[in-house]
Amino acid sequence: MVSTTNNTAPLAKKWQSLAEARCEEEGERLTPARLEAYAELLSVRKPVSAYELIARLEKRQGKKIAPQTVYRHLDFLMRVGLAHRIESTQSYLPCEHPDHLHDSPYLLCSSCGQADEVESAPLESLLGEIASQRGFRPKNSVVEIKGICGDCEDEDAD
Amino acid sequence: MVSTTNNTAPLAKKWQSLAEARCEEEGERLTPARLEAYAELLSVRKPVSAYELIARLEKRQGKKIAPQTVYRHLDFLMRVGLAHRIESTQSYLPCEHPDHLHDSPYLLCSSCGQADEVESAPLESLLGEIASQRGFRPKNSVVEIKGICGDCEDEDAD
DNA sequence: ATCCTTAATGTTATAACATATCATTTAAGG
DNA sequence: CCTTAAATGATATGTTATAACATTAAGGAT
Repeated sequence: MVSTTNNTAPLAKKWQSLAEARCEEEGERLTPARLEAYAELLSVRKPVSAYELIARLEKRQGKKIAPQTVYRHLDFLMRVGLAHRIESTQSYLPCEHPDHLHDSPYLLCSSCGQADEVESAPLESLLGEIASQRGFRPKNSVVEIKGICGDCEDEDAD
Repeated sequence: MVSTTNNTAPLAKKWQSLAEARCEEEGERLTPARLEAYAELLSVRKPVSAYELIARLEKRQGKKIAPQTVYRHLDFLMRVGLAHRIESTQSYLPCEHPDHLHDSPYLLCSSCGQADEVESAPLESLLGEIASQRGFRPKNSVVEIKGICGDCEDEDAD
């Protein structure tokens, strides 16, 4: 018989190694609970709210999880660069390029909910420039472009 | 005797005219309650949470105000372009350039809390470019650069 | 002026998001 | 093994935001 509780979302070796590497780099510990939260986050295709993540973990693990627990795990994941938060929707998702700490711009589709993480050196430098022109020392930035993704645009064009 | 309740924050003619112009433009009505919310928002020097705004209005007007009320007024102000929301702190502030509808980048000082609204054509076009390169049709965007403003930097440099 | 319709407001309740605090357990290093 | 710091458990509460429905006010048509 296959147990349906106390399961962890399947986590490709690739991501597990990346997680270990990030923790090594940042001097943080990758505990089982943290790994489970990460695996669950990876198993979702869109940004999820903290409470959605709680519900998913509870369902998979068959036990109650306090909000604190998940918020702590999310804080950890963001701290080591394995997850990001979408500010305009208060939701969370795995980082798509977790090789180093960074903020990144997102394209957020209001039709399908997809979040597309973008890398743009010109944008990074322009943001830095805007700040320094105004005597402002930037620490980090939030860039969220909301609109309609190509796939949804195509679907509507019938 | 000067009444201390049922007062409205003093609102310069300039802003009142601007508010009227924006409502005209957008086909919306500028009611007394909406104007009071706007005046109160203008009287604060930093972004305020909805509940802070409620507290201020209650104090000034000497009566209870339901959250709905203020949220509706804030929605109205943002709809006509008289206010913006800071996503990363869930707070609200008057638009500094309310001549037309627009989103704008902010420089947010984590030391003093000041929010500096920035206009940058290069940024607008770069954001549009990033989106269209990826087949994404942008509708609006959030840009929030967090860091330390010049004034706070100077103070620390002693 | 009166009626009609829609927008705005009032009111109550509740949902959704997030953190404080303190007790307990776990794991890494001496 | 023992100490100590990090992580987790558990409970409570704070903060932000919306749902739903009743009532009032404003603007247009006749």
